[in-house]
Amino acid sequence: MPRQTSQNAAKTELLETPLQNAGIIDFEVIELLFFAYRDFVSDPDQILVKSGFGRAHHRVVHFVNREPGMTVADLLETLQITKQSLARVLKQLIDSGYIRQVAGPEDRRQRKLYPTRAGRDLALALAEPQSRRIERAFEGASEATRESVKRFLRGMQTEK
Amino acid sequence: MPRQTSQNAAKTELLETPLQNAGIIDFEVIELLFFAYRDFVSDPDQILVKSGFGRAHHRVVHFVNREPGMTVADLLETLQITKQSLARVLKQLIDSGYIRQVAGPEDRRQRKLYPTRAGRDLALALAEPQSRRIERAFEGASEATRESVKRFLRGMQTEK
DNA sequence: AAAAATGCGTCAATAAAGCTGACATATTTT
DNA sequence: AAAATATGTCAGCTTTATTGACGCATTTTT
Repeated sequence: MPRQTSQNAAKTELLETPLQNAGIIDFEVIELLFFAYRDFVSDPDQILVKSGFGRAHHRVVHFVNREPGMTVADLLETLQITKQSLARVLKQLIDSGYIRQVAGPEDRRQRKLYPTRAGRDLALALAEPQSRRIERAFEGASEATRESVKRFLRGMQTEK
Repeated sequence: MPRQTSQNAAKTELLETPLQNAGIIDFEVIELLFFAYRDFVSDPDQILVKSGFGRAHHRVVHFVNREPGMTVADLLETLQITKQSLARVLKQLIDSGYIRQVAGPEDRRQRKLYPTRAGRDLALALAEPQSRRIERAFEGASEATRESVKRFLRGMQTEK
């Protein structure tokens, strides 16, 4: 039984029973996602501290490598952050020689973003431990199972 | 062909080809995890701003509800953050009446954490949109498929 | 009993990464 | 010519994390 203070209001009652899956609420998968993602991003973090960069830099380097020539606006849309947030990170990556900007060939207001060779190497180095982790998690899984997992992850996204 | 400056060093060469899955590197799943998690945490964020809380509060409320009676040390271990980081967030939740502390019955140095009724209600309200999202992502999936996804997510965790 | 270790709280300083709002510049569209 | 767009930047603020140091109560070890 919960211990109670003298003014035993219902709102301050102590609850001792663990909150478990009930009705639509799926606490198990909620936690699995939390732990999976927590450990997933911890891999590149260790590489990044050596370069003096953080997670924000990682995301920028990743997407610019995945889609060279993307504009600043594209990147903002993908990352769902503000222009001012991106600015600092992007500037550091450009100054360090990992990313370069080229004025858009049609619309010269645009700044198209490209990785340098160093930028590509960094993206690959960061992806490696994450891919190893994914491969380990898929160990022994059939192609159908892999597709199911991908379908689930796609379904988790907000469709726009 | 990439445009080049006059001092054409290999390191600053512009790369125009998209970086795709190669060898062990699985960029597709890396991105799926990024987008899935980004949207997954965006749901509770909207509820939290109303209470003046953030993601850190969410995590604490969640785990204390899942395992009432856990100690501060347990929580630090679960969240993998420092004591000082937790302190502020925990204090706010206690002051707001969502969580209460009880001295450990055996070891009185310990502070065992319990949710109040209000704390439980908050945890449920935050879990609801996330569960809806999970349910939607699983739509039409067999029990076996659901288990496969959970196995994958478990495999993503660092084993300790 | 004294000393050491443990669990927790707190003070202070710092950093990363985001935010809002305002404004400037170059360029394109109307 | 005027308006809209793409980008950059200044200034200030917030949240969430960090490290290091220290204090207090309690338990364990010597």
